[in-house]
Amino acid sequence: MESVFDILAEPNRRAILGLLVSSQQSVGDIERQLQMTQPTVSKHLRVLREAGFVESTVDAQRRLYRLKPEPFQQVDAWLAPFRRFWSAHLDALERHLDRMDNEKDPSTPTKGKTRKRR
Amino acid sequence: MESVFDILAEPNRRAILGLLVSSQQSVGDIERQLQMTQPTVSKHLRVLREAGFVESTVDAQRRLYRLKPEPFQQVDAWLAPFRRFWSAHLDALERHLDRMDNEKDPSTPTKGKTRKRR
DNA sequence: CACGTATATGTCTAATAGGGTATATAAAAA
DNA sequence: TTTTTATATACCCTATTAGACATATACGTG
Repeated sequence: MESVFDILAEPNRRAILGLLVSSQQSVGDIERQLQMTQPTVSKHLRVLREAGFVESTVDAQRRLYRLKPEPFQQVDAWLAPFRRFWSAHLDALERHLDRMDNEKDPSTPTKGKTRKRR
Repeated sequence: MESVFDILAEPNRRAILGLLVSSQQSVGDIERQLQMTQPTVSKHLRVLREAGFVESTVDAQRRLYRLKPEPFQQVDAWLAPFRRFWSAHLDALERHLDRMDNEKDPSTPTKGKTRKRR
């Protein structure tokens, strides 16, 4: 259970994170919404907490869990080099689509950038 | 081994992907650079191929492996909602830093946006 | 054809993780 | 103080997975 990816590999954990993105939740809240047993929720929360994905505060008997940003940023950082790679692919796709457009209407010059970029 | 995250959970597989981001590589190339046994490399490549992370072409006895973009885009898409969340946190951090600046020089009005956005 | 090279696959094993049930802890409510 | 509510943890069991080693397959070369 080293990397952030190990943590995210577990579907229930991803589900929990998905819940927490809207607002903080107690263990019981999560338990009900995801239909998991309470010990299972607690265990996953423990893993998430130790990996820095979530933190908790005490509210009487409840613990309120909320997201922490760092590990997500790690994933994003890991993705960066590949993002460069795949946007190259998207550009190729665009050029391909442009070419198809031009084949339908050959009068249009192939000056590029006819499609809008994101 | 359902989701893209299961695939990425394995460190050797991430290493392989890291190699392939620069250019395509044969199994032997990967084996040498990562110091893994050949069967191990082949098995991980199989997993990666079946998950759509890589594809291969035949070059005599060699197989050349290269990246495919789709699964990376999936990860990026999964990250999107959380990205909104963590950029909110970055904004909060910025506000905090601005406030610290202002405490050093209280004459500066707290009109915000004194730091440049990315 | 025999041999070397490159890759894939099969088998076995050890390690690990996740779920279930029971139980411990702690705080609120009666 | 007893009981109830909320959460954490311990223990056991099972399934999955990665790696090592052996072997199969396929192509090229002498």
